[in-house]
Amino acid sequence: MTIAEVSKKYGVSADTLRYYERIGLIPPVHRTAGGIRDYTDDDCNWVGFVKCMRSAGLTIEALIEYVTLYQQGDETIQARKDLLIEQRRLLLERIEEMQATVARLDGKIERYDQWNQRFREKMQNSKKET
Amino acid sequence: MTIAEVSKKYGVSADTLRYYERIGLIPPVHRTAGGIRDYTDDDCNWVGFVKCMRSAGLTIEALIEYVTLYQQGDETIQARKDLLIEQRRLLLERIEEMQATVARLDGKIERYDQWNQRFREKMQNSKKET
DNA sequence: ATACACTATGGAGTGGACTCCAGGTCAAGG
DNA sequence: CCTTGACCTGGAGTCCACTCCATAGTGTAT
Repeated sequence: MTIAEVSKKYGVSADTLRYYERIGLIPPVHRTAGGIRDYTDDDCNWVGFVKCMRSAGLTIEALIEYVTLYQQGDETIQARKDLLIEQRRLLLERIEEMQATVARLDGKIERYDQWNQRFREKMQNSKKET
Repeated sequence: MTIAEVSKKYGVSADTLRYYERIGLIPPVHRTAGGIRDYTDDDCNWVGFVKCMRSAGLTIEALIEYVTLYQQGDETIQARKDLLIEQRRLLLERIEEMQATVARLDGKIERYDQWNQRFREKMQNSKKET
């Protein structure tokens, strides 16, 4: 797959794909003899993985470390697993925080409802008066 | 309350508090005759609100709009409520996305478990062989 | 009254994560 | 071949959300 196709498939710009590869966020992508990127299925999966993780909020730093470990081979399987477990924990933490924020918003929205209610009653009364 | 106290209370630097006020992320804070900020309870609540919303990921843009509407008075109650409802929706969307990512991580972690399992068995076998 | 810690302002600087660009290379159609 | 469009690299530019700084004013304890 060309970079344009991968870009379209995952909704990530070609510039960003090259940038991700340059900083080591994905392993080096397969190339044609001419030096043009030719993404294999594996390369694509890395892109999909990184896109998913990034949009969930994992730091680039953590992902680079994961890729680095991956490239060091089987010795690092435990370390990679630990890394994923830690990131999962952080993710759950953030989800909880966000749920608390939703609850806070719910409270505020409800108070606006009540306020609107009273506002409407007031309007109703002033209509009667006229 | 002085800016230092508010900073400590909410874990937001004094610089950031001044920055938030300057860009209109919180309404203007009460001042002493000498021009020094003297946060009222209301001012503090704004800080707490903004801190909570920001760390949940609401954009500064949306929050500025909320504050702007707030400062325009009762006419904007409905608009403010709508804004909060929309932000709540976005938040839930992002929570779902993150939960999907957690699930994906779970899958990967599980596969690492199995891999480790096999690795250990292999070690066991080679121990027998020696 | 003076020392000293704290605060004010406007503006410059920083770090993260892209995004754009110039100048050159590659490859498929005519 | 040659044109044309997609792709290459290294590096500069941008945007966001702070963060830091120089200079100056405030306020309280001695």
